[in-house]
Amino acid sequence: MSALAALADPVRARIVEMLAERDRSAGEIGEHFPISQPAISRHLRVLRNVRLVTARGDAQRRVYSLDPTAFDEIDEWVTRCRRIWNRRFDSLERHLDAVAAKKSRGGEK
Amino acid sequence: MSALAALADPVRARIVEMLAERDRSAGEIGEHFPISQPAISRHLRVLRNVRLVTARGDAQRRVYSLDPTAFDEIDEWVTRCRRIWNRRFDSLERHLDAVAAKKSRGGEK
DNA sequence: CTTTTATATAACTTGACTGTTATATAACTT
DNA sequence: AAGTTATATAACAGTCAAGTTATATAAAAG
Repeated sequence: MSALAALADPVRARIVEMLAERDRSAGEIGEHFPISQPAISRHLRVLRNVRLVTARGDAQRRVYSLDPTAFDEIDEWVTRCRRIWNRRFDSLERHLDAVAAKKSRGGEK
Repeated sequence: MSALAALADPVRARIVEMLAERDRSAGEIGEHFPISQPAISRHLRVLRNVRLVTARGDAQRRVYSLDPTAFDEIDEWVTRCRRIWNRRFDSLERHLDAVAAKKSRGGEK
C-alpha cells in the first residue's frame, strides 16, 4: 500500500495529524476514536509499513512519531504533475508569441 | 470520495499524470491500460466526481482535461501537517534557548 | 436509415480493507 | 509468581471498490 492510499483512510489521516502535534502512545491515539483497540493497532501497523510513522518502545507502551519523510513522496508527485501542467502553458505562450511574431513580419491578416 | 482517495488508485494516479501532459479522449487514455473500456470509464467518472478532471464533448469523443484545483486540497493538508510538525521544533528550540539563558543568568551547573 | 465508432451504464463477481471478538505477548506491579 | 496494563495478532464477518461482460446511448459515416 502506498503512502497516499494509507492516508486515504480518514482514521489514519487523523492519526497523522495528531502525531504532527506531538508523539503519542497507541492507547492515547485510540482514545480519540470510537473503534476498538485492535482496529487502531492495525491502522498503526499500516502507517508503519508505509513509513509515515515510527514506533519506539517505552515499557509496555509503544510511542508513535510522525515520519514526515513520506510527505515528501506525495509532495513530489503533486509538484511534478503541477510542473508538467504548467509547462503546457509555457509552450502555448511560446506558440502564441511565435504566431504574433509571424504576423508582425508578414503584414496584417 | 476525497481527491486523496481518488489518487490512491494507481490507475487514476497515472491518468492524472497523462492529463497533466495534455488533454486526451477517454479512448486514448484507455489504450495505456490493460483493463476494459468500462473500467476506464468508471475511473474517469470518479476523477470527475472529485473534480480532478473535467470533460468536454468533441463529437462522439469525450476529451478530458486535468483540473489542478483539486491538487490544492491535498497540498494544503500536507502543508498544514508539516507546519504543525515544524512548530514542535520551534518550541523545542525556544525551550532550549530558555534553558540556556537561565544557565547564563544563574551561573554554571 | 442502418452501421460503425466512442463512451457510458447495469448487473454481477471477486478481492481487499475495516471492523469485530477472542487470544497472545510482554512488561510493570504487588 | 500471580495479576494488571498496554499492545499486537488471529480468525472471522460485512462493506466497498475495481474488475468483468453485456447493453444502452449518441454522434458520424455510409
